[in-house]
Amino acid sequence: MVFIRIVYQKNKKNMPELPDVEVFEHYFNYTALHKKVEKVNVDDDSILENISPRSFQMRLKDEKFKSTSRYGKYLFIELIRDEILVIHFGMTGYLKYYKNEEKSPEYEKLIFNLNNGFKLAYVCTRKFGLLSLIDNQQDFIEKHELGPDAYSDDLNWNNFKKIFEGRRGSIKTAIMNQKIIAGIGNVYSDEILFQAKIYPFSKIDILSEKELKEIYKKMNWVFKKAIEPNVEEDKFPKKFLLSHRDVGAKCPICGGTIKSEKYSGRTAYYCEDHQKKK
DNA sequence: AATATTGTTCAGCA
DNA sequence: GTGCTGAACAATAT
Repeated sequence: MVFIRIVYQKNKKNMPELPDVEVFEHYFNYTALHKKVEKVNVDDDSILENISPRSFQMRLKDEKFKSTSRYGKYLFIELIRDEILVIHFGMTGYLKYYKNEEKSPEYEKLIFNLNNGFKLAYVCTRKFGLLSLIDNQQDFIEKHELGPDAYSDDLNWNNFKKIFEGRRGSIKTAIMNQKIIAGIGNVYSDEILFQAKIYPFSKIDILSEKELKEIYKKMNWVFKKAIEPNVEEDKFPKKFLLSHRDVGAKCPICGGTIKSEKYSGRTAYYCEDHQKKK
């Protein structure tokens, strides 16, 4: 058996959005999946949602990780005794699997001690992430009113188009809204619109069907190209905006200049030359 | 030392 | 009710 190791490279500009969570899922599957939990250390209880550290530890003890799935920016891990572990990575969260004798990572908040001499740590410098135990994944998605997952076979072009019918806001705000479509954050919304050559604050109702379709196509392309190299930035396509997300940087598509604009506390980066205001 | 950073949630407004 | 905007929140790096 070949042991495939997926190393998640934590890089500054890469916040945990859909592609990152997808890679966390792969990482989890190659490391902790099917292992038994001997003990859980909760080193910071503020990342637990709706459950006490004590109860979390008791319910996880002697559990086994059965299967995983991702929806939007959430990772779901099914346990053998019917409960589901939910993980959200906030803006700085990630997973680290390492041998017992190795040093725990800095800002580690919670550790699963496994029965094979390894540990799986949930690391989160800023405490925006969360872990919880739930009974039903569908109920969780409905409770959080999440829109369709952005990178799923169910979201075909027709469904995508319907999501935006009758909406008035700007396109960037809409695709970042988890209730409209789940999985896209600030960085990847910029990336998708950059590739689709659309000005981020274009109002949805002025976009043509052709432009919307371009957004749909580029969205899938961007996710594919980010996930394939395990979101390692230096293996991204050369024309990705992600490594050039700085004011005054040179646009990797047209050679134009990268600008930024603040909107509702978020900073959008775009190329003023090939993402023209309409 | 002040500022920028993020996803989610929620109050307030049209 | 509905959809949208903007602010608050936490904690850190720079």
